[in-house]
Amino acid sequence: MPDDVGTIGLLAGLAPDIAADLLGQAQRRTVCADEVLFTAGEPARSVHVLASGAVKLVQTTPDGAKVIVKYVRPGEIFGSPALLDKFYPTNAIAVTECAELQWPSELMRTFIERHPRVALNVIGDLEERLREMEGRLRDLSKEPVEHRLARAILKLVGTFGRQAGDGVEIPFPVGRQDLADLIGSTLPTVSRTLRAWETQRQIRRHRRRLVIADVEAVARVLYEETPPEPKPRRSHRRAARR
Amino acid sequence: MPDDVGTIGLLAGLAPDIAADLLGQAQRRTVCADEVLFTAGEPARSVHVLASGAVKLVQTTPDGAKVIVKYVRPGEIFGSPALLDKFYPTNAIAVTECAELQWPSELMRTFIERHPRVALNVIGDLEERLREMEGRLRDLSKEPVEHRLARAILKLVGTFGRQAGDGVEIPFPVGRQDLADLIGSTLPTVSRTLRAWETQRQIRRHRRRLVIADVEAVARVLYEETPPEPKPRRSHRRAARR
DNA sequence: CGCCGAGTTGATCAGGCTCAACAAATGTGG
DNA sequence: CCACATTTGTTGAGCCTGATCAACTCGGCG
Repeated sequence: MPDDVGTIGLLAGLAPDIAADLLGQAQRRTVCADEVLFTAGEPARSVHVLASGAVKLVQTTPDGAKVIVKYVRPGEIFGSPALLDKFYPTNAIAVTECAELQWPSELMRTFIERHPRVALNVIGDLEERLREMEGRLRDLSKEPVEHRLARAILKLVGTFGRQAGDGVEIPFPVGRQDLADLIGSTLPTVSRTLRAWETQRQIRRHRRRLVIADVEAVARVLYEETPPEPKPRRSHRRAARR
Repeated sequence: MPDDVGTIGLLAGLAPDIAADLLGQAQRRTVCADEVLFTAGEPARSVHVLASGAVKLVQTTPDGAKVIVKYVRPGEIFGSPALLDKFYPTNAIAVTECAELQWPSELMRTFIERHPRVALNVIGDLEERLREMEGRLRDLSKEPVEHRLARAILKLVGTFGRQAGDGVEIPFPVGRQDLADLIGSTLPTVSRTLRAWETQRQIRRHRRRLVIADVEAVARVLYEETPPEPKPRRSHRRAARR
């Protein structure tokens, strides 16, 4: 499988030879779907960059509830706690066959010593993730399931979507339970909502994968007040307060 | 007001003279309670460290809903998007009179160039915030309001609590609405819960401030199954699924 | 062909949000 | 120092979203 790294965030702004040097020191590893890259609580010994495929970062609470913290896309950094010799805070699970690059934390630190730009790149990545989390926090407290689901799907489309015949395909299996864990809901609820969209031909399923036939229609869910409903009952959007 | 910075995370691990150098280049600014340090969307021109007091980072959605992303404590870094010449993602509002240090982004970057350790410190800080957000995300999707509230209060106690006569005091005003914005709930709900605890003498209010009389009792909320309820109905905790 | 995990769907129910009116606390000006 | 204005908190009633429980179906796979 070829690496389909668009741009590796970690290498941004480095002189080509420097970037090559850093790349040269990476350990490359390929794993197959569902394999675990690292587990929560384990000491973080290296910084990772996904080269191809997709990885999900999952937190599991002691009582068994799961939260999908993030889907990692090629080029992204993950496992950065290694830089500080901390522990991985989440489990990383491959959702497709994928390839990753690893740098032992010690090595990465000395490299940063010489090329601080790399540190800035890490900071940029973390900053972006923080923004993302802030957004999800907001959604989770103020948005109804339907919107959160639409947003989650749109995000997947934007990040991993591949043009596929009529529609955009998410190129790895995403189950109802996965979506539920992603938006903080439950399988039955997600199933119902998705089913509705399926019958409206906005989405479809093709061999375990999610296909979004009409991306705009899904996006529209976020804006419409309650048009698909014939009965004129009031909107239930959480209200503002000033 | 004296700076009550325990340890400035940004300076961790630096030689004393280097740390002094960096400190020397900071701009110091004091603001009074409720003053705005920066606003969301504004270009981030400097990296901030809180020297004393407390600051809240608040996101406001277009429809007026608010989310308190974080309470910043003395010594913490905030406004780090400046390093990448981004925009501030949140509003920063002083909740007490406070003092902050600022470094123009350009200056901070060149300093990092010379002392990459500073970048690692920033990374550490971001990493910690990311952990915090992950935790809140989990709570928000799986925990009932009562637990989230208890956790939020315990966190405030741990971060800002001051011993005060009988109990621990949060040394700045925290309204019901603030707590609601912090845990993703609403004022009436928070009020009810807090009222219950107040009558059980676990917490109290003293001139706009929150006083936790019995911290352990609040912590116990997180573990008890439903003991205050005489009727033996089953627990309603969100269940696991494997 | 029958098993198994994943998805569907119905019924039920409650946590907590909404609305709304009232009470308390804080602040202001006289 | 008191009366009023304003903000903040309290409390009740009703109702809706979405969780829970549970039974059934479907699609692959051995």
